[in-house]
Amino acid sequence: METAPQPIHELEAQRRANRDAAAALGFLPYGERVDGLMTLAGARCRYDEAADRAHQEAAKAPPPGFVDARPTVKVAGRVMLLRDNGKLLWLNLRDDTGDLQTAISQKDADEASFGLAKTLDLGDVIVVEGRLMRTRTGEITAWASRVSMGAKCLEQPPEKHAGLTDPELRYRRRYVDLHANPETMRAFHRRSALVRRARRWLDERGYLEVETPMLQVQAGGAAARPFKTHMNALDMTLYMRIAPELYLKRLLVGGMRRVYEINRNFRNEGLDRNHNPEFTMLEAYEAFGDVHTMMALTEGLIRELAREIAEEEEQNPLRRPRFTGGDHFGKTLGEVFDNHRYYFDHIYTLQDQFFQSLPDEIWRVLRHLKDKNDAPNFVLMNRQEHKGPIPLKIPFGDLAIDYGSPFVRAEYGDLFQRALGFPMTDAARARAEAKARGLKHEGLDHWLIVNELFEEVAEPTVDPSRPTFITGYPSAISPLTRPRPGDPTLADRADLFIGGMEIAPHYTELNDPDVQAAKFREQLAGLDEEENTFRTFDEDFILALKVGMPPAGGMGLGVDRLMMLLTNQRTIRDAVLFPLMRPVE
RNA sequence: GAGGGCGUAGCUCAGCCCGGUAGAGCAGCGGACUUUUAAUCCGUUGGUCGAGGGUUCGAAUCCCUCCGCCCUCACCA
Repeated sequence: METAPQPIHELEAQRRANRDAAAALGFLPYGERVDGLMTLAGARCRYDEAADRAHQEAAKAPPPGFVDARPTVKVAGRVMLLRDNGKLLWLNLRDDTGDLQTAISQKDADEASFGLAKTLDLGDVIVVEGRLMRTRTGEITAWASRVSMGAKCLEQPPEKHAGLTDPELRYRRRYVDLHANPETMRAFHRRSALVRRARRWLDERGYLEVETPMLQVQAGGAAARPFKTHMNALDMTLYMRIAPELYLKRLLVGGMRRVYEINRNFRNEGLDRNHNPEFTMLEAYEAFGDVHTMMALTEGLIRELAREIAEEEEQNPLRRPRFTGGDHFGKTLGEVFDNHRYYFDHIYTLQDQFFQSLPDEIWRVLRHLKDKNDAPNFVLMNRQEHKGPIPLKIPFGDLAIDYGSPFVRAEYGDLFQRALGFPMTDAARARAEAKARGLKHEGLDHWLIVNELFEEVAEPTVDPSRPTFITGYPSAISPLTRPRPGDPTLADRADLFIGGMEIAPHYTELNDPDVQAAKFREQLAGLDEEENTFRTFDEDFILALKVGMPPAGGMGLGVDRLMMLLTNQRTIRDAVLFPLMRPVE
């Protein structure tokens, strides 16, 4: 369907006129390939104080044969602020590493560049080449010699102080949110860094990253309602996966000892601050491990990720001062800095306060490297050895969550007894209690009633600021978990709760094909008609178990929720780049 | 699914209680300015008040329906 041409808004018309003006000066309004660009943060850190001072002295009384040694930079960024002083324009550029001020002077820029500068609008993406200097007020500035277009912006950007605050617009137009609100950019950079760290953590421990089907003939491995779709070629119904579990276990049967997958699951359920219909899950399985192996793995991983975050905070004793300058030779620098007790990791944005507080020792090494290569563009940080208990608290809303202390372990049955005042095996009292509290109980199995009570009464007694493993779930509600040898009513399953959210279940996996088949049948027997349409007996999985799956531990970590916790976002929509929204019109 | 709140200029918001033809800041437009940084100074444009209906001489404002978003609760292995 052809969209009727909309009348062009006055503000857009003015920008189109400015675009034409730029084109008339010979510029491509939508730019072209540019080599040798550096990031704004990378450019900023190349500022050379001595060269700048020498240049200033020379301006008063030029010594014979003076050579301007101020570094030249070539950068690209979006114009966030623009102050036009007539013959001198000040622009604040932004990219995803930070901001950099640029000055375009009629005297020092070429004529076309200055002409172009006069056509610029807020929001335009431009390329600037110039010398690095510091202004009277101390701002590091790229003093332009040449300017060209990256991309004309035909839309009015958000207000310059308040930014884009309307949550609906932030989610619907994330591309505006990302450049208008640096905090958003920072949160998603962090998410990326944390996922990268998680992968490395698992890789270092011998886990193999795999990809298993997202389109499945039957949606197994969890009990959620799936999204249904149709495949034309084979004229068959397919389901978007609700969990990768049954495929990852098939890989254990195949002989992979340690596997993990970080990928999307889809659940056709409600959406709220903790649920998006598609969400990222990290599932890991380890042959010859059990629930305890996996709990240790998760605890170690989450603590490491928390440390990553905490180290960015200046107040934390674990913080690593960091500075930028040369992403392409990071490894070499890593070696150099390891020898100097400094630890090289990923690329981080330069922070002024860190930069200025760097010890001389680092500066010496930096200067040395700078002599060897004129274009440093790396990020470094030092990791101080820390003795004693790790103070590692990360804010989440009103809470300060303690990731440094050992995670709490609490038995499901003990929590139940403490909160309810009677043992969970007491069926009569459980039913009476559920009825008294107005909970679902009619026609429910004893263990389902117990779980209703548990979630209502016992779960809230867990301290949300202390990550807690709840262990020993009833076997009846854990169909893929091995029952405890000493007490088959309980399963070797542990759910990790942080900040009141369920973050990750852990299991000693059920690998007896007969017991598994019986549990499937039992589960299917209790289904209503609607559920029966998408929940079926997975024959092939049982067949796989009959080939022999080694004993194993497994876990599934909700990545989005973990990101919420570590980046202090109260809703999953702030942890996901493009959360699902109802379409407008 | 239930309850509550919100929707006014490109953006951030006032006006709504108590009805009288629409306001501010930023941005935009014209002008001045070569060290500004929320630049400043002078002048100025801009709105189907989410959509539809009702009450009224008259509705951004009161009432109803619908749409979108947010919050709380419910549902959710």
